[in-house]
Amino acid sequence: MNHPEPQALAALGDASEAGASQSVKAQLRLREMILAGELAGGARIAELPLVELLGVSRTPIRAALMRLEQEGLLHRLPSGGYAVRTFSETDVADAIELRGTMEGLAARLAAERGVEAGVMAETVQCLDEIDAVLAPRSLDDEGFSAYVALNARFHHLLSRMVGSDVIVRELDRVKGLPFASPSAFVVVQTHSPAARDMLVVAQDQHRQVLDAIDRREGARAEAIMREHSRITRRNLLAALQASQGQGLPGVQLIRESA
Amino acid sequence: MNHPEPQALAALGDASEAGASQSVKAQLRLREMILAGELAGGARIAELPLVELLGVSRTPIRAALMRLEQEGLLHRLPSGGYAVRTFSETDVADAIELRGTMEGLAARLAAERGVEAGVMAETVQCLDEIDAVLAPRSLDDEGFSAYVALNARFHHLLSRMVGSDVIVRELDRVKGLPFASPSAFVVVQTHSPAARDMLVVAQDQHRQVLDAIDRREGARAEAIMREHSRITRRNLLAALQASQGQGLPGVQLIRESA
DNA sequence: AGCGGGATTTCTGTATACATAAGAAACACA
DNA sequence: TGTGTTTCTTATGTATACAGAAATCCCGCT
Repeated sequence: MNHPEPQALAALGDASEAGASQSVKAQLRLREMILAGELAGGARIAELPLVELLGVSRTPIRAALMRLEQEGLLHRLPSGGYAVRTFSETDVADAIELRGTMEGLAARLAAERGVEAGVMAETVQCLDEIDAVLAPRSLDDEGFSAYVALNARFHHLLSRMVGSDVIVRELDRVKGLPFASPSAFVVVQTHSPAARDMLVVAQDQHRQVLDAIDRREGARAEAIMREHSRITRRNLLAALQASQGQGLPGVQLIRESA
Repeated sequence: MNHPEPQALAALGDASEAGASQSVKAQLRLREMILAGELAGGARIAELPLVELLGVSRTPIRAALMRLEQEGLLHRLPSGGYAVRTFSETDVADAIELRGTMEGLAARLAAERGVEAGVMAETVQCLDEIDAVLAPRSLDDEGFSAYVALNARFHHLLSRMVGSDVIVRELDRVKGLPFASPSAFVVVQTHSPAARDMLVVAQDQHRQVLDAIDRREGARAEAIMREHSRITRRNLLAALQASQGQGLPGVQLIRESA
């Protein structure tokens, strides 16, 4: 950077990955702020305030805003500039349905074409680790965190099974849509006895889809992944109706209107 | 712009939409150049040469490159900068399959939820216009162009039937992937007697999917759209095997390796 | 008091300057 | 002659300056 100032990066929470570029830092911090509700849904985002807030110049901020627009968290205003995007419940449900459909496609293609041995081995190990996490009768926060990480890993491996960069790329993109991630709303009902049971059901679907892929049963694999995504949908409805997800990142982006 | 110079925009072909911003102009022109093969597949894209080539400064060029990366035509190099992306035949086939799957989802959701009357009326009119285009026994270039435009309109209307911005947005994105567009490869076999027949088949599928949506037959609507996308796949294979598509925009981005 | 118009302020889009890091080329050495 | 090293060029990332365009605000008018 031009100025030798160590800089007002103290404003950055923990998102300040040391080696990252200013653009990436700004992107991470902005996403964090949006999901945390520090920037109200629908509100216009001006660049200048972000300059002093993030301690970087307009150029990397501009880049970060463009990326966040592509990511779906912002939308361009007709007059220029960006605003925080809001989502109807239908939008969220559709995003989840879309993710399920695409994962169904991935599972079917993997079944039809066969899976490279290395990826398959990784996946089996991933599922074994999930089993280990679910072994105790009840889960603490740490257990849920571990599940979330392993679950994300499984879903990523599933897209990799197809061996197509296009599939991985587009699926990753849809999973980046707010709430459409496979692990979205997993933590909603933590500490409830039903919470672990839901994960057990999900894990069984993981096992079954892998079995279907292994047996080259494409239609079955596809159907399982579609149904699997509906767990996320159920969790979503539970989170919204009970207003339990107050602390959940991004809930305030869901607007009431249909 | 800062400089009052009317500028070296003469270099721009016809892509110079008068009112467009410099960023958009650069984006259009760059996409054109990539698809026309003026920038070799895999080649690194430097910004400075583009400054004098496009007659705009680095800032809008940078914005255009970022957008084209999100669009899927470029990929970031680990060391920074961009390179023209190349696609395997599998990538292209997968992109088409993905598009068909997503359009199948859109058709199913439209059938399940019902379609707003205005959109439905527009769609019917669109199909009527396609019928009119296909009426003559053989089609000239103008007829094919008209079909391509109307076909794109139909597919856009199909995504709008769901009434979900998320679906429209993501589907538009996938259709932006090279070769995945519904009209990709339509023109391959122009002037061949079989060319019109293929469009007739496609138009019949258009009619049938609309009928299925109207009757609330979701599964049927979905199946038709999936099969419909396979026409594009067939055209792709024909274009590649016969090397007929020499003039087609973007073919040189398809690399030989699996 | 409500509304329209003009001035002012602020914002975005664009151009450009600078610094660091990557890449290339030239050179020395084995 | 091939390879390792050093220097130099060039490209990218970032900061900043400037101009046109919104948006806002204030004032005058009805």
